[in-house]
Amino acid sequence: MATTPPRAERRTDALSRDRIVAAAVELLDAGGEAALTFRALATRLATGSGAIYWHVANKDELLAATTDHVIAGVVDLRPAAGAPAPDPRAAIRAIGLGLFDAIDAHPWVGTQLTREPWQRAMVQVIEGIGRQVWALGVPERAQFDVAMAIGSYILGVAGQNAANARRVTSPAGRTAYLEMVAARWAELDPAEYPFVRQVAAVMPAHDDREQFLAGLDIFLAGVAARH
Amino acid sequence: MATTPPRAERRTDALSRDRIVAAAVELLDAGGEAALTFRALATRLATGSGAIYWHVANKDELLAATTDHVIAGVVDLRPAAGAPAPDPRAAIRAIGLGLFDAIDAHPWVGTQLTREPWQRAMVQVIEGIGRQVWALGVPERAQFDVAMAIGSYILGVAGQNAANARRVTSPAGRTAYLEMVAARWAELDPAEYPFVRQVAAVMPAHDDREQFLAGLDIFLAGVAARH
DNA sequence: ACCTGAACACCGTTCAAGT
DNA sequence: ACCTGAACACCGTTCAAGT
Repeated sequence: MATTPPRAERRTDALSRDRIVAAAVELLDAGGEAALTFRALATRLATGSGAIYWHVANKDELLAATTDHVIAGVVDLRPAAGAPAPDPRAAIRAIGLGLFDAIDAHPWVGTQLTREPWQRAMVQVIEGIGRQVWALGVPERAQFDVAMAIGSYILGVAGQNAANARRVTSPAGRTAYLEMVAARWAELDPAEYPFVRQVAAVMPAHDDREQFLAGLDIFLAGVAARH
Repeated sequence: MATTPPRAERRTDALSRDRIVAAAVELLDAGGEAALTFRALATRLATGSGAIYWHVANKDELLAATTDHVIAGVVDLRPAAGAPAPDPRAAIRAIGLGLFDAIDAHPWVGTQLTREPWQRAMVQVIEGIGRQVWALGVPERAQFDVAMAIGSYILGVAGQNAANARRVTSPAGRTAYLEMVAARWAELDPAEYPFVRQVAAVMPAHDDREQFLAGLDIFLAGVAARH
């Protein structure tokens, strides 16, 4: 006698970890960290809030999963097979810019990246950079330090830029905000803040992306000088 | 014999912003971000939760104030009057190590630093570093970029290290945790994670502080090479 | 002015009960 | 197995009422 097969068919709109993560990313993009609640998520997925816990352990895991989802779409660990990158420095700049732009588009990622240690997203960043550090000819015992340093720099800028991106959305709003900050800097005590006061004049005009790249280039120059 | 006060639980001091911030730092140090609630704070200060709002606008402002309080104790903006630092590189290392140690001791600071853009704490870091960048002889138009880059690196390491420090408290626990992470790395797909797999062997033995300094030195070498 | 603490409008998470 | 949604134990914040 034939055994009755288990009910393999599912509702086309069945809940899944992937659908939950995708919906969570949409909520985070639309309204920031505060907009991601299990109730809002359940409403958007037309289910009960408890159902989400069948696919995801808790909110921390959900946030880690959304972060990994965004980063995985940026750091491509499967480059053109065999052929090594022609220019490791250009490859590192590309990874950095990809992460910068991704975190600018999804500011909540900037904070999430430093919540869980050795998170999957962080490992992907280190892998992507580490290969290029390898290609740069850095001696083996220094490779870990160099890759971590570049990764930390990128995540540091990302976190700071995310704070800015959360605060202002339009380019006009950005200019107005930076001018307000610069005006505040210009009023600081000259004895205590000589450098910041001087920098206040050029700060509103600076381009975050250019500044990020400038710092990355300094770093790469240091790697070239020391190894 | 003196009579005891009628209400023993009543606090003797008046509430103040400073006392609130100090108590908040204690709660954060003892139990992390989750331990800081207005109810817990009110209990510790022997007052009602609403009283805190007379001195502090909301929780975001309170968190910014606690972060500023810790950072202000680390970055000294009033060095020996007149005499410039004999070695700007050593001064930058000292600032970096001071921040590294402070954030290791108060891990919650690591995340808070990237929540508010151009926060007072961030401005203090930029000022402390910027003066030394000045002393290094970096041309004026590059000074802002260089100071921001070093600051971003320091805050990036801080955030990552804070995540680690939150996770493990004892040195033994740290070793066990790193070995667990390294074992997970060693099991990654060799085609997708060749670098991380190779690095897994040396990762558990690395010293976070040394690695931080190594990265900072690469950065300083880059500044020397380019300016 | 400064403080009190109950009340309000939320949370994340659990779990008996359903399919 | 997967889902529902009420219930629980919390939150941050407000505000009429007190000193």
